Formats: sequence, C-alpha cells, structure tokens
Amino acid sequence: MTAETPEPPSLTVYRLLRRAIIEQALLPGARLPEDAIGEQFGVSRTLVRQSLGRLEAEGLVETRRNRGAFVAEPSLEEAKQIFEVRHVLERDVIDRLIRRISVIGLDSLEAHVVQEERVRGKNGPVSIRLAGEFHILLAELSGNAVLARYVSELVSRCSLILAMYRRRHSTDCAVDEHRQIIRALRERDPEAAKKIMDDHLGAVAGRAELEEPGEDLETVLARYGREMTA
Amino acid sequence: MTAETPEPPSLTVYRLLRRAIIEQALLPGARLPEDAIGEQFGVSRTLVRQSLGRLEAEGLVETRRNRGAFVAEPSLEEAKQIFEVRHVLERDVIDRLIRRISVIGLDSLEAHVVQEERVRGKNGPVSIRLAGEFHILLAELSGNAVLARYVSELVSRCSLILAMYRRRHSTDCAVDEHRQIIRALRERDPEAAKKIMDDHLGAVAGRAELEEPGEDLETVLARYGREMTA
DNA sequence: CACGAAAAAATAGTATACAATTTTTTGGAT
DNA sequence: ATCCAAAAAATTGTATACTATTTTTTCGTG
Repeated sequence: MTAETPEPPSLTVYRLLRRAIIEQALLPGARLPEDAIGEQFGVSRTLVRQSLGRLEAEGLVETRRNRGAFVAEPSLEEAKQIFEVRHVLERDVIDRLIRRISVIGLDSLEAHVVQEERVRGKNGPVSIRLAGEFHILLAELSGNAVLARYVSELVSRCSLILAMYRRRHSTDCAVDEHRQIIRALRERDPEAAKKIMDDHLGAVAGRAELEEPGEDLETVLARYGREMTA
Repeated sequence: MTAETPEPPSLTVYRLLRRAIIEQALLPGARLPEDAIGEQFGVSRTLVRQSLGRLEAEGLVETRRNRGAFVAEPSLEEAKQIFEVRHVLERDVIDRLIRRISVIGLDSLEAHVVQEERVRGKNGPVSIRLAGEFHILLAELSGNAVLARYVSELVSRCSLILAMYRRRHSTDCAVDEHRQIIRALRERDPEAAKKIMDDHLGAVAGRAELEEPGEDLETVLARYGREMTA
C-alpha cells in the first residue's frame, strides 16, 4: 500500500516551465508573465511566482524588479564561466566513475544513448534534452548527489547558451561522443575519457551567432500544459 | 543621482534567515513556522514562504510536505559529499588565483583576516560567518561568478555540518590557516596553497559528535529582526 | 490509569484581493 | 505628422482569506 503521493501542483508548474526552457520552446529573453502562465496551467499566480523564483535561483530565469521574469540571456562571459565550471566538475565525475562505475551503470548509459539515437533528427527539442540528460546521468552515477545537482544545473544553463550562441543544433556529433565516453569508462581509461569530455565541452565554447525569436507563449504552454491537467 | 533602490523586503527576510542559520543561531533541525517568522519580521507568510523556498533550494532548509520547514540536518553522507565538492571547487579557485590574483586582491584578503582576528574569541557567531566568508572572498577573487556562487553555497552548508558534527568551534586554527593560504598565493606556490586548503578542509571531515538544541525561535529572530524594521 | 477515537487547534498549501509600479494609450500642442 | 504629458491599462509585489492536512487536546471506554 505505498500511498503514492501525487506530485504537488507547485512542483509540476516548476518542472514544466523548466522543461519548456530547456527544450528551447521558450527562448532566452522571452517574457514570462505570471498571469498568462497561471492561466495556461490552471493555477494561481502564487504558484507561478514560486516556480519563477526557484528558476531564477537556478539561473534559468532573470527577473527585473517590478518588471517581471524573462528566460535568462547569459552573456558570453557568463557562458564561458559556466563551461569552465562544467569542465572542472565533469572531469571529477569521470574520475569518480572510472573508480566506481558498475556494469549496471554502464548499461544504463548505453540504454540512454540508444534512446538518444532513436529520436535523433526526429524530435529536436527532445534531442536537446536527452543530450543534456546524458551528462546528468553520468553525474548521478558518480554517487555524489551534490556534484550531480550542480552538473544538472549547469547542463540546463548550457541549453540556454546553445540557444543563443550557436547556429543550428547538431546533436549527431553528441551521440557519437557520448558513446566514446562510455567506451573509455568501460576500458577504465581516465585520460581518454577526460580528453573526450574536454573536447566535447570545449568545442562549443568558441562559437557565436544568434537565432530568431520563437513562437508565442500561449502556443508553447498549451503544449506543455497538457501534462498539468491530464 | 544614483537612485539607491532600497532592498526589497522579500530579499531582507531571506538574507536575515540565512544569516541566522549560518551563524548557528538557528540550529539544524529547528522548526521554522511561517507565521511565527512572519510576525517577528513584520511581513506576511507570503514572503517568509518565498524565502524558505529559496533556502530549501540552497540546501539550508528542508521542508516536509504539509509539515513545514526545518533547518536542514545534513547526514554524514551528505556532509562528506559537500566537502568533496568543496575540495574540487576550491582547488580550482586556488589554481585561478595563482594565475590572476592582484595586489589589491591580496590586500582585501589580508584585510579580511585582520577582521577575523579582531573578533576572535569575542563573538562566536560572527567568527563562524567570517571564517566562511574568507573562502567566499577567495572564490570571488577568482573572477568566475558561477564558481563563486557554488563555493558560497557549499560554505554555508558547511556551517550546518559543523554545527552538527563537531565538538566545539575553534576558529583559532582557521585564522592561521587563512594566513598561510594568503602567503602561498603571494609566493605563487600552487602546490603549497592547495596542500593547505586540502588540510584545512580535510581536517573537519573526520569528526563526529552532536550538540544540544539552541534557544527558542522568538529570542533568535528578535535579534535578527532588528535589522528588518530599522 | 492507559488507550484510542473524535473534536479542536494549529499550520501548511493555494487562491484571491489590494497596493504600487510600470507600460501603453490617448489627446492635445507645436 | 511628431512629440510630450496625462490618463488608462496591465503587471508586479505583498497581504489576506480560504481550504486541506496534520498535530494536539479532549473525553469516553476498557
């Protein structure tokens, strides 16, 4: 009789907004008016506001006093700093995994990559999310929850950065690089794994060019809001 | 004519609660009832709730569904993980500082240590806070704001850990070790600096023993609430 | 006196209401 | 037509009100 407590609506709002941002349905700079969001999700501004506050703490949202919330627009400087910290943390993740990863862990990584491959080219937004979640899974397998949380946060913010400073999303390369990381882990080769990780992350840091704004808020939230009411 | 926008009350509540926790005026496990806090600070539950939410995201507060908020009680496992990530991040801070720290930066570190020395033994809570702020200052001088934010968060959580798993607060040693770090930075000696940092952090990770609960909430918040109304 | 069920009180979760600020619109003067 | 000021609308920030859950108290029974 596990009571199966349902997810509290406050969390749902947070989670859906987060996903909309990470999947780049809400692009950097997009306004996030409290009542419009609340209406779409069928909740009051109270919960929306809480969610926005939390997203702000994570760096996915910026709020201007008396002026509302916007999807964050990390500057190039911020972007550089985020990637630098990712480097530091993910190198440590690799170190830990080399020492402790189990067969089960490797299997779950493989399974994830298979999933990535399955949607490759078919569903852009989901590809973006899955690519990030591979890194989060790595961090979680490291066994250090604190480390995993920070990696997760930085990976999310990288989604924003990619949305701003990259021509087109080409996840094709990523899936391949992910496989390479798994192989290096399987062979317990820390230098190879770190090298791949460095390349994988470093390649992104040196580009620039913007995109056009996305669809309007209603359309986006209607899509993400379905999960709320259902 | 810089307009000097005053701090919004929501931020003030957050900041004061945070300080009360970090200075160990509110000990791990202490209940944090929303209306009692709001009454003390002269604000509604709305703002208290926002603050508690943010503190929860930072790991300083834990909330149990329909049961309220408490000052977090990190387990020994969590504590270990926090110190591990601190190690990784602060070693990187040192690396950066060796490369880039200016005379002005070194001076501000010196100034901070002087301040630490001034209150040594006289004001326990402030000593605790200042000891942590030395590490935060180091991280800020590294020039990477993302890195600084994470170090800051972890340092705060360490305050909780010390409150739970340490016999008595002996900041005497810390001040001395802080001086040693400054010296190593001045001499551009990365290995020495990292060695000291490792010892400094590592020394704490291997102890255990609990303390007794603290004073009641009202007394504590009356002290911290002064800044709110003034 | 101990125990347990029901009632009461307390407290968290959410929605609504109100105040303050910002943005947009309007209308007149140049 | 353009610009500027004043009014209106929209939106945020905060407080209050209401609902649901949890905790405490009460009180009857074994």
